[in-house]
Amino acid sequence: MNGSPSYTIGTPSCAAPVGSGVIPESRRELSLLPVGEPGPQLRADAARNRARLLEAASCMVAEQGAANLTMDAVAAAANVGKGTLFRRFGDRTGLLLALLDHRERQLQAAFLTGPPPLGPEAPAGERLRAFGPAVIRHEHTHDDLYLAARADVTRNYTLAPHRLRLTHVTLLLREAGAGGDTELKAQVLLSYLDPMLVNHLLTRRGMSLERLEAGWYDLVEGLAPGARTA
Amino acid sequence: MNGSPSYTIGTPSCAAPVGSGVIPESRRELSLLPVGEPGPQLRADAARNRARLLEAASCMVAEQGAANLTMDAVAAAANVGKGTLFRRFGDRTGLLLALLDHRERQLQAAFLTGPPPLGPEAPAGERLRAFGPAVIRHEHTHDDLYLAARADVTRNYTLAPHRLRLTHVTLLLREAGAGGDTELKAQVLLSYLDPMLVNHLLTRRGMSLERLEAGWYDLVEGLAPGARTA
DNA sequence: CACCTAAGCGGACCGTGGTCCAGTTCCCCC
DNA sequence: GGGGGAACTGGACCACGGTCCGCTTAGGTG
Repeated sequence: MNGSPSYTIGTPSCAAPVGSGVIPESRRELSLLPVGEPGPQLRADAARNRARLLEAASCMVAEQGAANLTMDAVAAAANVGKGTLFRRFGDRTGLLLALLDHRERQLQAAFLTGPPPLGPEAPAGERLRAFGPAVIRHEHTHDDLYLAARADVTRNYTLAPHRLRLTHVTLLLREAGAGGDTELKAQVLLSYLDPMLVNHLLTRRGMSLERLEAGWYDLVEGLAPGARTA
Repeated sequence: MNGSPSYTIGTPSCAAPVGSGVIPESRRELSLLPVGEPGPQLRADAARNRARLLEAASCMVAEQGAANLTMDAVAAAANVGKGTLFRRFGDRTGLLLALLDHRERQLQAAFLTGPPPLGPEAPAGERLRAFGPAVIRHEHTHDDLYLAARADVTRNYTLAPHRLRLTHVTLLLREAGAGGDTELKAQVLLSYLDPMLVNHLLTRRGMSLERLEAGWYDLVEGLAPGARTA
């Protein structure tokens, strides 16, 4: 409560929960790769600063919630100039997305290469059914970050993770024998998994996870009848 | 290009396309009424200023797009203090929503009391089918405003228009004989009509209105089989 | 090892959304 | 008609996101 204007988080104690894999800046989101692959590797100092920024940001999110994260504070806590922060991540949303990235990768690994019923060894219908609950629970555990990143609404549908989910679901639908406009059906299914919607239904409306999951199974059955047995 | 800092829109020529019906400020969005009813009427000068602000804002949106609307400019153009503007509408999103309000009312009138197949004289299945295209086209014609207002993601689901649509669709679903979790099904249907999604599919993905409408019919058929004939 | 250049860096600066509070205006009640 | 108090007004003020541009440094080249 003294006169000093900005709060300092001097070398916070929490460990950096973010891999040091090099993720590129702003516009690389358009990549088609699973999430956003390294690209041209950064100069040594740039990489170091990037890691520091991510660590600081991650720590501050854990402490005060994603909504209260300010760019100034992150830059200050990482002992790095604001310009550097913006150069690396483009904007606030970019930073949040970078924080989300490694968690996103875990989910992607689960449904691309993991064990059944999510992974490729299960029949398409089963995988489709399992996909919804997996995403719902994933988003539920990271919801403040998803919500904060979602603030930039215009970016949602062009993001790599979304596009990956879209093709994944579209393929599963076809494989499961769903007819009609499978791409649009996939969009519907993904809309049901929108972090905002999930959060609203769980938190604001007080619905249970089980109810949401049952809703997903209903939806799958409606859009791809008999998929379970395909 | 001279030194004067802020652009002045001195008494713009376009007519005010917004009814002078008194709409309350920020928090009244929680109302359950069709949109957001008058409530306690404003003091004479407040009402006058409100109208001036709406007229100025509406005009500026028409001229330079909703995305470029700044609160300072609106207040200046209406010859009103910034504090007044914020007191009346709460925040930028509130102002945008107020602009959207009367257009929203038109749509609501169409599906609550209008002629078939949207209005109450048609069978539920028909109304449900007709609802989607009506909303899609409505949103498409006002999309920049919807997109700008949508920037505040956290508010979407608690807004009166959304809640009205939700109960409307839920009732139609039940009436049409859809079983299961009708409320959740209604949420799915409404998700499909999200302005962001509609805009993305139409603009970015280049889908046609017809395709989106066909997708809606598919969806209705999947969630309420045989509704058409109910 | 010295140089050169492109990449990286940082913090002053700006515009905008949003807050605050002292002064003013309206309207109800006497 | 006049007095009292609540509601409204307005613009100075603040915080935050984002930009800009001159300086620094990494790291390749002869």
